[in-house]
Formats: sequence, C-alpha cells, structure tokens
Amino acid sequence: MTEATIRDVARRAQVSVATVSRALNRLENVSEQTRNRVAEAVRELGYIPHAGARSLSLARTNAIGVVLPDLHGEFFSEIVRGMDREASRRGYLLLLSNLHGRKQQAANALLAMRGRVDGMLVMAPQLSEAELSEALPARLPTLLINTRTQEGGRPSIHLDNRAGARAVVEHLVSIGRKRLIHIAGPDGNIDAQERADAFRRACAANKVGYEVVAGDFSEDSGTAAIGSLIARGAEFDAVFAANDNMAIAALHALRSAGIRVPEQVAVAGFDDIPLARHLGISTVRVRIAELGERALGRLIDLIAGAEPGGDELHAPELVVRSTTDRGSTG
Amino acid sequence: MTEATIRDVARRAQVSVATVSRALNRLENVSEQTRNRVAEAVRELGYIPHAGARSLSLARTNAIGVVLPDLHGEFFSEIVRGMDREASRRGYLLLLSNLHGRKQQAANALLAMRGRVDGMLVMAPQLSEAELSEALPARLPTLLINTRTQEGGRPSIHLDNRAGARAVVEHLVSIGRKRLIHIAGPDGNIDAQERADAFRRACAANKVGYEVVAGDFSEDSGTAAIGSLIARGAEFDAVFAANDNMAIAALHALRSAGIRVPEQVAVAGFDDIPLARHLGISTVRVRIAELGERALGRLIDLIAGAEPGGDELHAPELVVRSTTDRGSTG
DNA sequence: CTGAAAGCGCTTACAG
DNA sequence: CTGAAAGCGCTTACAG
Repeated sequence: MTEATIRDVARRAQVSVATVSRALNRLENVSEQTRNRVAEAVRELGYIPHAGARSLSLARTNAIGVVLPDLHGEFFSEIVRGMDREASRRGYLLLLSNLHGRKQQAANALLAMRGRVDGMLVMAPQLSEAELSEALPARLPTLLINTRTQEGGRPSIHLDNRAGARAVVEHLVSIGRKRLIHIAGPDGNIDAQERADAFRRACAANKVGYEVVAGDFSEDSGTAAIGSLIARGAEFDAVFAANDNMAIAALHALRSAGIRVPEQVAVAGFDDIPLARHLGISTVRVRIAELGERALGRLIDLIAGAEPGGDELHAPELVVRSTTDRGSTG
Repeated sequence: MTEATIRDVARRAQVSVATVSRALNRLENVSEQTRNRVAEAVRELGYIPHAGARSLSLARTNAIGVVLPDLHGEFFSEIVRGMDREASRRGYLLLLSNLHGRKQQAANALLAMRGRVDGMLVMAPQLSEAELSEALPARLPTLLINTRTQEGGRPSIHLDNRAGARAVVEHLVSIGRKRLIHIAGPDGNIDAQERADAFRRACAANKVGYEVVAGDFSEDSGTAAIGSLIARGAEFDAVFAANDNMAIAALHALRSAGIRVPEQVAVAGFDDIPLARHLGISTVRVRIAELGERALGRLIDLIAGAEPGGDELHAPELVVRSTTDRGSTG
C-alpha cells in the first residue's frame, strides 16, 4: 500500500539492505550478479529512493535555500532562472521561500530551511545584518545578495549600482547635457540609495548642475515628478530615473507637456526591462540571470569548502538608445 | 563545533529528548517549569530544529515540489508567485526544479523529489501521460498543469484556451470583421493547438471567412506572417495572434506597410503581457498567478485527503483596447 | 563481496 | 508530567 523502501528491495532480491544501498550507489564492491538481482527488484517494485532519509544519513541535501523578498516580475524570474540554471548544472535543487512582509515571518522562513538545505542564498533588505545573524543557522553556508553588509562581513554579491549610475551621468555629459535631474527610488531601498548617491557624486565630479527629486519606482511617481518639475518651471535637459518604470512615465509626461525627447530633454532609466527596449529608452542593463547564476555558483563553492571571499560587485552595462541621442543639444 | 541537536538541548535542560520534543511542539502535557527550562536551553544553544529529521519521522515535509519546463519570463514568475503566495499562506515551502530539455533529465527531476515533498505540481509538456506515470512516485499526490491528460486521468488544471480564443473571435465579429487571420503558435504546443482549434470553430460558427497561418510565438514569426500575407495580396480585416509577442510584431508590420490599425485591420493577441497594455493591444488576459495559486490550493487539499477531482479549466478574460476599436468598419 | 549493527535527528506510543 | 525505546529510510565503518 505504501511506497516501497530499501528493505522491500532487499527482501525481494534476497540480500541485505547494505548491499542494496551499495548497488544503488554504484559502489565497486558488488558482484555483477547481485547488482542485477537488485536492479530487477527495484524495477519490479517501482522503488524510488527516499531523498529525505538519504539526506539525514549523509548530512547533505543537495538543495539550496533561496530566500527572496517580494520581487517585481522581471527581476524575480530572471534571478531565479539564473540560479536554477546553475543549480541543475551542479546537481542541486532550489528550495524557495518568499519573504512577504513582516520581520518575524522573515526570520521564520530562514529557520525553516535548517536541515533541508546545504546552504542559502538570501536577499533580505528588510533585515539588518544583526537580525540576519540571529535568524540564520550558525553553521549553514550563506551568501547574501543585494543586502547591506558591514565591512568584512559575510560573503555577498551586489549589483554595482554606483558604476551604473556613473555611466549614465558620464554619457549624459558626453552628449552635452548640463542640468541633470535624478528621479530617485523609495527611501529605505539600498539600490535606490546607491544610485542617487553615485548620481550626485558623478554630477559634482563632472561639474554639471543637478537635482534629485523623490520617486518610489512606480510609474505614477515618475509622472508626478515630471509634473512638479514643470509646474515650478525647473530648467533641465536630462532626466535619469532610478528605474525604467519611472523613466517610461517620465518620457510620456514630458512628451505630453510638449517637450521633445531627446532634443530638449534626454531620458534614461535603469534595469533594461523589455519595455525600455521597445520604447527606445536608454538605460542600464543588469544581467540579473547572471547575477543569480554567479551567486549560486559561489555558494556551492563555499559549501565545498572554498574560502568565503568578501563582497563581490556585479557590473551592469550602459545601453544607449534614442532617448539620449546626441540630438540637437549635443 | 556542529549545530546543536535536540540531545544537546535535553542535556542542558536536564530532561529527556522526548520532553524537549513535546515542549517544542507545544504539547499540553509539559509543566510550565520544564517548558521554561527547555526554552532557556534552546536560547543558550541557539538550537534550531532539523526539519529534515522531523520530516522523516512524521512522513511529512511541508514542502511542495514544483516541476516546470523552461518558461518565458512573465509566465514563469507569475505562476511561481501565485504558488508561493498560497504556499506561504498554508505553511508550505516550494521545491523548484526546472526541466531543461531532455526526457531522461525530466524523469530524473521527478524522481529526485521523492522523500522531499508531500506532493507535486507538474507542468511537463514534453512528456506523455504514460511517461509521466512511469516517472512519478506512485503514491505522491500530483496535480498536472497545462499538460495533456486523458479523460478521467489525474487531477489537473488547464488554461481555458478555447474560451479565450472564442471570446476574441466573437468580439471581432461584433465589431464587423468578416475575414479573420489567426497566426498560430508552434506545432507541438498544446496551448497553441487549442487556440487555433477554437479559432476555426468560432469562425465557422459565426459564418465569417478565416485562415490560419503559421507562427511560433516569436516576434519574428509574427512579422513574417504578415509579410507573406501582404505579399500574396490576401484580404483580411482582422488578425488574431496566438500570443502577444506575435500580435505586437503584426501590429508593427501592418503599420509599416501603411495599413491602418484598427480601421483597416484589427489586431488582437493572447496573454496580456505588460507591453500589450502599453501599446493598446486587445488581448486575452490570463491570470497566471491565480492559476498557480489555485493549483497549489487544490494540491494541498488533495494531500489532506480531498477527492482528486478531474480536470479544471481556468478561465481567461477578454481585454478590449485600441487595436480592435469599433473603428470605421464597425 | 556481503551482512549485522549503529547512527543521522527527530516523534510518539507505551509505561509509569 | 516524564523517560526509555522503537521507528522513520537511508549509509557506512567494522567483521568476516
């Protein structure tokens, strides 16, 4: 009635469970005859090894825990796709747990992984490093993604927001823009913060005028930002939004107001979502799948005993399209 | 040196492991004093229960296996998002395994789940039902998604492609179109097949002219389809593409050829990807996340002992936008 | 080459 | 209310 176990196979093949185990795991020291008898019993019974029991015995699960916050579509699917690609290549399964909301729940999600995975990939912007350390099983190899870590802390991998923002500013300057606006992302968000920071510094370094206005990554906030700039008669010749959604909204808002893009105002975003390509918006391409792949790869090395290493930056790439054409101002 | 176990906690709290287990699982029959001693030992040792061992003992993992083929971004993230939402609501984790390519690998992916999950959600268009039955642990509750099943077979859930295609045709007819083109999806694909089938039937039922031309869900194939229709001087006043990508390409191809949309030719797609909304393309909205949610929910009920039930259809919704405006022909 | 036995870290009747 | 013991389904030294 219930699924066959290794004992059923042993009984049927008339050998011990030890021998079945050896035969199944292709150890050398099993006679061919025995091996065949075991194989036949396995077939007859439709036996499938119980991975859970095997894991307990080996202290090894061949699974990686992946803990992610609520992510927007593109980012989520791309990062998981990358992780999955590398995982299947290296013989691991992915145990997924999304962090909806509250801190306590987030901590629980981490605890629930103990004994089911060999290591964890964690992206938990809502937890501080102290809270993380508290919630993480002590001896479980863990790699942090886009999470604020202290100097010399846990091994981690970060998107290089600063390099991306810098590249955008330098590009805008190179096409002759002199008054740049940055529509920022939401307050607590570390990516948004790094992009805004780097924007300020790059503008200062390049000696161009600049201003940072508030946004929250939503299209509505992009529209609102442009609206209030125009309302108060601000002068600017370039808008760099902290993500593509806001850049798209900005583009529409500008054109609706009769402002020509890129002739009067250049527009750039961040992320390179499919829509950005379709609308010809210049942006910063983040190879998210590669980031996931790299994170998984490093974690598995870690599990295998490699040196932890420190923080690693994942470089994005500037993509120039029609919204920042050299145009009339250039 | 190694992570603390229940025995360490028992030793420290000076009780038996049985008592620790009871205290941890909040059973009634533990004195308050004992309970406190255990809690303190747990805290001091930073003890975290080993979920793997617990599962083996309980014959219950609180995890669901999810086996999906290589999926394009939007669909993948949405269906996993829906599953995850319901899973976290009901206290389950998701064990993910993507099926890249070959059949044998697909079968192995299924086997690897045995003993790690309480049930499986499987979308495996590359396997026949016989191959599936072969590869699936016999007694593991399984729900199939968008997979070809025979009458009265395993419990499953399907996207109702026929209802969607029918709705599009009826809408096109209602705005006065009389010669409809369907750009089909790839040959072996069951969704594509159902959409094309339903298209043919609905056209016949509504007594309008129609033709099905080849496509493969890619934008290029949509462009090519329109190109050859125009080249041979075909006459038509509506194009229904089997997905939004092809609809988008068709829209561009038509307009490049100087054909007005929707005045001369109406255009509709299937899926409702974000780009479709931006370009104002009429389409069929598939609430993918809801499909995932529903699938997970049904599976958990199944695990809990509910009646298997048969195949269930997930209804999509017609979304009318500017590419099928009533327009001049209406 | 093969088997008996201990062990992986839990849970849970069974006694008391 | 609590403990000793068996059991979940595997693996692996240890003997032979």
